[in-house]
Amino acid sequence: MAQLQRVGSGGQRKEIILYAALDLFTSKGFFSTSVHDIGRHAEVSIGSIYHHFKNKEAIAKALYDLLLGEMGQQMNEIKRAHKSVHDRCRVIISTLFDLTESSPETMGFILHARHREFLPLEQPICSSRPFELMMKMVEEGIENGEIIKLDPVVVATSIFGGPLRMIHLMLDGVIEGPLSERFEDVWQCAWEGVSL
Amino acid sequence: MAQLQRVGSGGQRKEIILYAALDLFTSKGFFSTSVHDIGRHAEVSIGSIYHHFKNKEAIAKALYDLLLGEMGQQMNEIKRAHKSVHDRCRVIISTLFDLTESSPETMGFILHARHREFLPLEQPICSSRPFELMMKMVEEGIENGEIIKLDPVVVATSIFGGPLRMIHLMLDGVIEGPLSERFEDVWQCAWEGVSL
DNA sequence: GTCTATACCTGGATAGAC
DNA sequence: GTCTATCCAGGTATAGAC
Repeated sequence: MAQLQRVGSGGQRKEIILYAALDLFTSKGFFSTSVHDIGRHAEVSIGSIYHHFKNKEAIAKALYDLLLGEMGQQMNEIKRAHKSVHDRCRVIISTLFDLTESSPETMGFILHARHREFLPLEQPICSSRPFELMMKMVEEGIENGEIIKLDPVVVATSIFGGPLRMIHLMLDGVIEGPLSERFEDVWQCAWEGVSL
Repeated sequence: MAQLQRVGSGGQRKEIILYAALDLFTSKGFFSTSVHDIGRHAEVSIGSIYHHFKNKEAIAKALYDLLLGEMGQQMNEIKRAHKSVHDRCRVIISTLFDLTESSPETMGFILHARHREFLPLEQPICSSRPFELMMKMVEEGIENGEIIKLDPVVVATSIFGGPLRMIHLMLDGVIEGPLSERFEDVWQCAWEGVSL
């Protein structure tokens, strides 16, 4: 994040604005963040912001696309690197845990930004590429007999629901200690429920 | 909801306002709902609203307390009616599924109202009575050997995480059909992961 | 591309009659 | 307790100089 602010060309003002917005959106919330706030935090004038983005909503949208795109890429890599559905899901969850700890703002924004409230036109996150990828994996696992033969939606929620809830608790400050400590147990419970 | 609007004494203006707010908050979101909107929707003047509530936030807070209180009561009843942790958790989830279908606004408000954004002073939902009750149950189950011996937080998220995610998908319109159809499978997966 | 200054308006909240 | 009328702050977005 910080390393994006290298001076020089001044070409990446857009990124600076974006990451300032991310900070504020996740700490104060979208509606309690004014464009003036973003300008101050990014040390950029309002005029500049409106030069790069049509309006406040467009900032959120750009952020959303950026973050979800990155996540999608990561999941593709995971898919390439691992063959069994077991390993893929396991690594995905582990990666999500890591992301939550290394960049809670990112995770928070993606997860409970309440997209539908300030991105009304946006499909819910579940129609996004990462979500589709997860579903695809689960379906594969059902076909090849690795996973219990049930409605894929049920299976997917069973595998990822527990870990995601854990992440929520973490972001809300309900849990202390590092997530990674609990990873093995969480994964155990999640997988036990759907494996054959 | 509608039946609360019986005329006569005019004593329950407060409830009328509350449920009008609930409708709007869940459909348009807290920040996109103006107090004027609430007044129109409840067919009540602004002055009247401000007579009953200190400010807009107080409306949300009152709603939150009301709804969570009701839910807490329901869970207490479940606890009285069922003895094994297995049955208690099962019935709780089933009840949550029913509530989601009979009153999605209520469920939506409680679940992803993003309390922290418009109720900044409010503890996250996880510090609420219903959540505490769930944790208590899980702990009991661990003690009496009904449930796998792990960190109670891990167990709780494993049991309720999947079902809750399912409810989210439902509220976001990702799933069609009734939740109740999927209940048995969802429950199966959730319990399988933590039972001994 | 970036800045400052400003127009404009929505919406939260109050005053005061009834 | 309920209403109407009004005030006023804050915030989005634009204009126009540099």
